[in-house]
Amino acid sequence: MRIGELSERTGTPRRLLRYYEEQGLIAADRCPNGYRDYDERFVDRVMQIRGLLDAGLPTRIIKQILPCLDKPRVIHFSDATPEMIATLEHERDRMTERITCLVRNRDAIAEYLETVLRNRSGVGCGQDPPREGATP
Amino acid sequence: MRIGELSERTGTPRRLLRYYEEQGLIAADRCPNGYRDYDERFVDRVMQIRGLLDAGLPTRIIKQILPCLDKPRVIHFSDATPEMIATLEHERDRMTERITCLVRNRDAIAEYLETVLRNRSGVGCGQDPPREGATP
DNA sequence: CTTGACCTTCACATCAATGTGACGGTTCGA
DNA sequence: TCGAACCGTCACATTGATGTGAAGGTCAAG
Repeated sequence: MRIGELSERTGTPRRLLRYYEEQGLIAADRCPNGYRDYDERFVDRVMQIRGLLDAGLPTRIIKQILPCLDKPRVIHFSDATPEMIATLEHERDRMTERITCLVRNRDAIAEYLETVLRNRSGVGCGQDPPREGATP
Repeated sequence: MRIGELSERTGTPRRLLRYYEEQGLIAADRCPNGYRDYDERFVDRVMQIRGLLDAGLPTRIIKQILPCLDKPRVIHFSDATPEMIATLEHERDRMTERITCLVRNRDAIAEYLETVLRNRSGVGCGQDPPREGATP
């Protein structure tokens, strides 16, 4: 498929698909006329990239870890340099931190929402913290 | 405490503490001489802000949701406008998406690392996927 | 053959989060 | 009273992910 279709199917501006290529995240091959030519796998690939970007990883890092995440788990031991291992471990730990932080804050938001929504209709708009067992 | 101490205790450049204030995320009061004066609670506050930023939330959103996350759960119903509720629900869902994406990718990295590290010493540097039960 | 919808590259603009430095005031100990 | 180590504001630079538009090639349909 060409860039327009990939753009539609992934909800990603063409500009960014070219940018990801420029950053070495994806490598499309070219039709004789110079147009980029993507195959099906790029749909998932791009979604994954977007997810990682949205999760806060920079393209520099994504480029490094993407090959390790490929589906047919082929271990390229040539990639497994000590630096690479260190990078991966570091990134894994950072992601774990991020996850716990996100979970904690999301749960706080969810809890807040529940409280607010529960008291929404029925109880007047007071300032009080929620009182269990009131208004029987 | 003054900005320098807060900076040290949170590992955050002074510049950024001032930036967060400018963005309305924290509000320090001032000593007679104009210096910012922070109390203990700002340490946690700043850490939380950094965590949220690192998790990919923009200051604009953090500013909105921070008041809902305060420890003594005081519900300010005046803040609970329909738009606010919608924002919070939206953000909660985005965070959930981010979390699942992060978890998936972190687990992939972890799995890769395990595989590589398990085969690291003992088996020669082949290209093969890991074979269970080999080298008895 | 022309038109419109694609595609290309190039380049400059923007936005948020940060870095950096200039310039000046405050506090405190030697 | 001087200098070091703080603090303040202001303002410009940078970086990464994007937006946007210009100038031009390709191709299928009318």
